[in-house]
Amino acid sequence: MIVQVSPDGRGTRAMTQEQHEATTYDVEALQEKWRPVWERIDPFKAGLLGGAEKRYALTMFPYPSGDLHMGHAEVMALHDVLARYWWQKGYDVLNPIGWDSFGLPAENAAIKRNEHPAQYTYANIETQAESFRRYGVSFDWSTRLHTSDPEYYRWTQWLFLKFREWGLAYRKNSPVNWCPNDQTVLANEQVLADGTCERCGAVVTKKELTQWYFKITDYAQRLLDGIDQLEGNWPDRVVASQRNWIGRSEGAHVDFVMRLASGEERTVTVFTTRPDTLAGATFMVVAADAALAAEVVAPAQAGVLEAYVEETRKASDIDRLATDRPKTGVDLGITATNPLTGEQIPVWAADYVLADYGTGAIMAVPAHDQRDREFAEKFDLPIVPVYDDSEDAPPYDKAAAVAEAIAKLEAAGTGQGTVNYRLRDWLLSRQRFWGAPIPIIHCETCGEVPVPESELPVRLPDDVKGEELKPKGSSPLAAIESWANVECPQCGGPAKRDSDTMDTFVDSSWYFLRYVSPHLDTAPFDVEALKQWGPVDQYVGGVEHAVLHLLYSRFFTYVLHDKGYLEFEEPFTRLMSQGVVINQGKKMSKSLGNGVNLGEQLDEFGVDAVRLTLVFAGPPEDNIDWADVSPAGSVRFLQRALRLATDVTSAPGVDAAEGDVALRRVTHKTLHEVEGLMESYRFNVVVARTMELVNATRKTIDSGAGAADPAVREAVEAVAILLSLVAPYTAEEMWERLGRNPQLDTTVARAGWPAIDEALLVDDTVTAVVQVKGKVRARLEVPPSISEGDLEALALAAVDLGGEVPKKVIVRAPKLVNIVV
RNA sequence: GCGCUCGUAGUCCAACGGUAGAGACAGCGGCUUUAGGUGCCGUCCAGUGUGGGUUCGAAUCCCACCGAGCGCACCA
Repeated sequence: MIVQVSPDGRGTRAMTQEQHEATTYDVEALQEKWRPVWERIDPFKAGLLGGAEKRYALTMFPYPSGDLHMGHAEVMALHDVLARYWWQKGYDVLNPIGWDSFGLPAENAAIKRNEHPAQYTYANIETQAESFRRYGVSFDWSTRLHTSDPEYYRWTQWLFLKFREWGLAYRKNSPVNWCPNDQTVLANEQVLADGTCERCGAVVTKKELTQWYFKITDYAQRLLDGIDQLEGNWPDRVVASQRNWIGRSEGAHVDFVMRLASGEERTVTVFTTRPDTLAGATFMVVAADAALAAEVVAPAQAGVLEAYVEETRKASDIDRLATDRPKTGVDLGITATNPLTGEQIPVWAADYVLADYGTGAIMAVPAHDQRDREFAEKFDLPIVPVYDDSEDAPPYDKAAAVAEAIAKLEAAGTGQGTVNYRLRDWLLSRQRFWGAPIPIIHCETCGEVPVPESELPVRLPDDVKGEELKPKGSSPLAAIESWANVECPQCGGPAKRDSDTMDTFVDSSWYFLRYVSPHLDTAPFDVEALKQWGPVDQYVGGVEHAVLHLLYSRFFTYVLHDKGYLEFEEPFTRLMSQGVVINQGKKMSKSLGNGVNLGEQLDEFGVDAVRLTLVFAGPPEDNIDWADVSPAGSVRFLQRALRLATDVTSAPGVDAAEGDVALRRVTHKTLHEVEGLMESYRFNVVVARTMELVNATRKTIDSGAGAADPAVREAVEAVAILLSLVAPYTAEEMWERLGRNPQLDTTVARAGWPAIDEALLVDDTVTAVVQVKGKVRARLEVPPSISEGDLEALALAAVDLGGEVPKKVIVRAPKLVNIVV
């Protein structure tokens, strides 16, 4: 059933009932009608409005796993509201799209189906691209990139080599997180708080391996300081997460001299945030699994330590999660000197001290630290208070005491003030196939040799499939001899390629820079173009990347800034983290059987209604419970809006100034208010205001000035433009029915934001509220320009104070008077 | 334990420190309709989690508590 426009263009009022019913719109037909038109006129190319102020709108690029789902639909709907608004406001908008197309699922699928990961990947990309086009997102398709294209990962490799050149990428042997299921190492950021793999949920273990790292710790302070300028522009919880993750803590390094069983002395530095309590340090604790413990242990205790380490290693993954676990540890059989008191204190090893935080050793102050106290009580170690911290004691000025203690340590040469971070370097090697190969060649003679720039990219072999991709504890690439064996670029001797690939977060740490010049083949990005387009003005994406992707991208941007490639330090000026779509109070999942299929929703209600529902459901950052919203209600609203366009009988270009003033006021006020709402992301309220305008227009047509009134045309055109942000198909159809797009060669999406007439934003009269002691007693209709004195006089005359004398009168002309008696 | 966010009609949500209700869902009643799961009109429902404080005036600002969600966590 196709929407009918009455042949004489006079609208539905003249129609019979049957004809009226026929105006029920067929969403499928609308979509099929307009999509080809948009594809033909390509209205969203960046640079179309060269010279206008730029806006860079970015949405986190998708991973190509199957088709789009409700989550994608939500982000894209929210993101597109803003991008389309910017177009309407006359900005030159860059709204790019690409795919984060390296990653494990494609590799696992390839093993299962006996094919190459590229097959699965690129097939899914095509499916998703088609869905995005149907969904009507205002992307500039000419920007399209895929991180798994050699043209892209060539530059990922190039950047890796640059980072190495700059001393920001290095290789070290260290215990790393190992996912036994995915058969690869993981970054700290990819291990969840419960010790499981962020991807697959398997319990992560530790493994000693030589791996590549990015030296993100060099940027810990910069990344922390930069957060200040994001505050207010990024969601609080993301800001808080990043601060937590970087985990700055101030304190001091204090040197303790250990006396080993051999009589040898060894200086061990500890980190403490409480150097003021040094006098109460009655023992030391070394992380049991740190090399230091084994090095200093007295021979008599070595066996006990070894057994303890073995035991804790077994239990660690499950038990470390329990914070109320009883303290365990072993005496190392040696002592150290407390540098302040000169006392000999025992040295223990325990698993409550972490090998990779601080220096892996602590001074224990049981009187003022809960954990140390538990340990001391269990093993009967002395507890010596440094100050009285009981309730009725005089307050203890901790900050001053700490500062004083640091000064003393520095004077004595036994320590100094320092800052410690929780952040660790970023482990980027992965023992998997479907990623950017690390462009390093290992030569027996020359060692690590970078692949010469002219030989980039180091391509993945494209003739392997299925079983050959199976992880074997080392990268599948290592087993492909024709690929792995090469000549050393330096000495020409036999050498092997580094067979690991890069964490896919490396790919996504710079893609937003590539978008300004996606086809450039002489550099990763066009420095000049980025001066024009960068940084991203608005980034929209899931809060699951609060730390990972957003921290890594910030790191890359800081580095590239420092090296002169970028003018800006922070990549994403504003960030919006949308909520998730849930159903019946729970996360959608197969096991719960509460999944909502996006395709089915689109088939049933249409693209516009689904988009409208998602935008209208609530504030963007709130979760949307699909059981609480009504796509059917959205369909009804869109029908009402569309019918308005059919009803309009005046000709395009008619002078609105001749029209009904009451409706004109609603129109102009709505447009004005929407501008403010857009600025603060209140997209749900934008929809509500549009609904009000539709309702007001309906009333004017049916029981007011009538369909021929020029103000009605003005209002309906405004509705079409407002709806073009959320419901592009319906808006476009309205525009055509309004006679504004007769050749089907333009789009309402680029019609431009209507000029707002300031004079129409003020009413003839406003309602002034008269309060007595804050309670409403009367309402007055007054001109908006009324003076405070006049309003006060009117107010005093309007209420009966029962003989009481006004003590004070607060006047806020023209809206309010409060009389205090 | 530390930190962040949020508690408003049956539900989802609005309300520059100034009339608690904009919009919607569900319900109810009418009109339209052969009928209705369409359309139109009307209507019920909260005093803002609790207790203090600031203010002429608090849903809004401050403090405490209760509840929910999230981040970090034997991090020294």
